[in-house]
Formats: sequence, structure tokens, C-alpha cells
Amino acid sequence: MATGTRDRIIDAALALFAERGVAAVPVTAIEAAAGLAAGSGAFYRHFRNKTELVDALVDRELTRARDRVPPARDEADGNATEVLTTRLRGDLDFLRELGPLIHILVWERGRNPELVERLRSTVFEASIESGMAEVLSLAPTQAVQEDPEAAAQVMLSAMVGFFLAEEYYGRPAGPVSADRFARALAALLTSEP
Amino acid sequence: MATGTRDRIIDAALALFAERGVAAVPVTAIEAAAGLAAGSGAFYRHFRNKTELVDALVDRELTRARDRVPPARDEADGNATEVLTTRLRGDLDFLRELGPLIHILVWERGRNPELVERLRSTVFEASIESGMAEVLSLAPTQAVQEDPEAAAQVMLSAMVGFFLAEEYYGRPAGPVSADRFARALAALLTSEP
DNA sequence: GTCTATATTCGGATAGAC
DNA sequence: GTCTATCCGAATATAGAC
Repeated sequence: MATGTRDRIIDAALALFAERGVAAVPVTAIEAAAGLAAGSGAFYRHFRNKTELVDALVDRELTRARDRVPPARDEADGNATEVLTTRLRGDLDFLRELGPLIHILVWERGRNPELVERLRSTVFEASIESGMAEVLSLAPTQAVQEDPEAAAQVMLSAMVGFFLAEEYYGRPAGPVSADRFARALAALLTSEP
Repeated sequence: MATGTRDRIIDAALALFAERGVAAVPVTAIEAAAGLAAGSGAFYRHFRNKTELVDALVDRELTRARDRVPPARDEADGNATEVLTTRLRGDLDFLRELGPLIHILVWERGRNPELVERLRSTVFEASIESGMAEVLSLAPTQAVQEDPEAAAQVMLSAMVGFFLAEEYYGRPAGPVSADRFARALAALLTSEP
């Protein structure tokens, strides 16, 4: 049950941090959400302090993100635009899974630079790289081939921007649904002169 | 000098909030940064409390953003891709000016829903609308014409995503500079089948 | 309007019983 | 491992002199 409590604390903290921010969540609130008595020091039997909890939490979630199996691709359907649209929708779902971690990054930036750097090098650079391969194989248009790396970053940036707008404003932020958005982005990437 | 101090407090708070987050900045630090004695209650002669300061600050910055004169356009140079590239670089500079306000939005979300809604309806919707007009006049390609609203949101999302990556990771986040990014996005939007 | 000083509340963290 | 009780430091906010 010892390890069980530790994980329950991490789960509770993840939800609270994503919602309110790390600094704004007192340890007492974490204890309460984890089923411990608020104000008892029970938390401190599992973590030296709040900082150590954040580190452990990020470790766990980053590992989960890395080990996530990409969903199987239906390679055999439709034209390039359709295939890319489907992939982009899947990527948006992945971003949503990553959401809490992203929010914590946002709140911890400045206070925890090496956390930020880990996320950047682990997730961001890998996304650019795989995005570049994806876009080159599915949308080898002239605009893409001129600078595939930049095209991949446009794709990634658009996805992240849309996701964040959806998260920070009540969803949907604008008149465009996730479906329409993915389709428009795919169409732009695959439109051949 | 009374109003002068009030504005100095807002200036100081804007910088501190953008850097560390609202919750993490004590009133004493704002006083110090505004040239008042830290720990003196001098702050409270100008604002009832920190919440009221945040409201006043957002009011001021939102008004500034609304009243900002868009930089004059050199209408007469180059092809559509070049013109759009230049515009996008200008928009990125505008986003950088808006940066502190965006960071505060990010930190206050959840604690201050009507602030978020004001920013969404004031800035976000206006950006979609003007972006749609822009993209239709400069890049009336087939992909854009099929769903101009979605294309505008792709453009806006990509800009915001790039800007945030630049801000939250040390700049530049990836191997792609702002110039390369703007050019690639413009090329994608204007590439005609 | 700004200062010194202070009352108060709250969050972080520890001690020791069970 | 979790509880009750408690200490300490930091942050909000006020009182009253200048």
C-alpha cells in the first residue's frame, strides 16, 4: 500500500497542478485529494518536499509519453490528404493526453529550467524529426521540399497552437472544429502546384 | 505623482507576472520593483489588493493592444509569397509585444475565467477575422478557398504555436528561425495547384 | 503618499503517538 | 504509514507616525 499511496499522490497532484498551477496548490490540498488527512504531514513520508514530487511526476509522465505506442495506421485508405488528416487527428489526441504535462511545463518555466529542457529535447525535437519524415513521405509538394524542416515545424506549431487555444479558452476557441482544422492543415500541406 | 506611482506599479507587476506568474509574485516584490519600500503597505494606497491590480493591468494592456496601429504595409513589393512572409513576420512581432499579456492569461486561466473570455473575444476572434481577409486576398489558392476560416485558423495557430515554443523553450526552440518559419508558412498558404 | 511596525492568516515542514 | 499537534517562515493587509 506504500507505493500505492505514492502513486495516488502523483495522480492527485497531476490533476491539481494542471488545473491550478504548481505554486497555487498547497501540500494540504494534495493530501486531501489523495485521500490523506489534510494538514497531516503524511505527504512527507513519500516525498521530501513539493519540488521532489514535481520531479517524480514529470519523470513518470515523460516516460509514459515516450513509451506510448503510436496507434496503428490504416495505410491503405484514400489519398494523401485523407491519410494526413487522419494522422493529424491522432496527433491531436496525443497532445490532449500530454496536456497536463504541458500545462505543468508552462507553469514551471523559469522556476525549473532543466525540466523545460528535458521536455524540449525529448518531445519537441523528436516531434520535428518524425513530423519531417511524415510530411516528406505523405506530402512531398514543392513548398514542403524547399524546406522540409520548416514545414514540419509549421505543422507542429499549428497543432500545438490549436491544442492550446482549445485548452485555454473553453473549447472550441473559434468557429473551427478539430476535424475542420486537421483537414485544412492537411490540405495546405498536400496541395501540389 | 500619484498616478505616476500607480502606473509604475502596473509596469513592474507586468514584467514580474510575465516572468514568474501572478501567484508567485508577492506584493512586497512589486513594491520593491516599483521603487517603493518592500513590505510597506504603500501598494495598498493604489490598489485594494492583488486581484484588483491584475484587473487594472489587463484592462490597460488590452486597450493598448486594441489601439495599436498596424504597421504600414509596403503593398508594392514582390509576389504573394513575399508579401505574406513580410506580414507574418510583422504579426510575430505583434505577438511578442502581446507576450506578457498572454503569459498572464495562461497563469490566470481557471482563476479568472472572464479575463480569459475577454481576451478570446477581443483578440482571438478579431485575429481569425482579419486573418481570413488577409489570406483570401493574398493567397486565394484552392486549399484556402475550400475553407477560408479554417485556413485562417491554421495560420493563426501556427503563429501562436511558434511564438509560444520560442517563449517557453529558450529561443530558438528548434532548428528553424523566425524568418524560415514565416517563409515556410507563407509558401504553404500560397502554393497553387 | 510613503514610511515603520505589526496583526493575521496560511502554507511548508517536523515531532511523536498510535 | 497515518494521525494530531505544532513550529516556523512568508505573504496579505492594516494602523498610525511623518
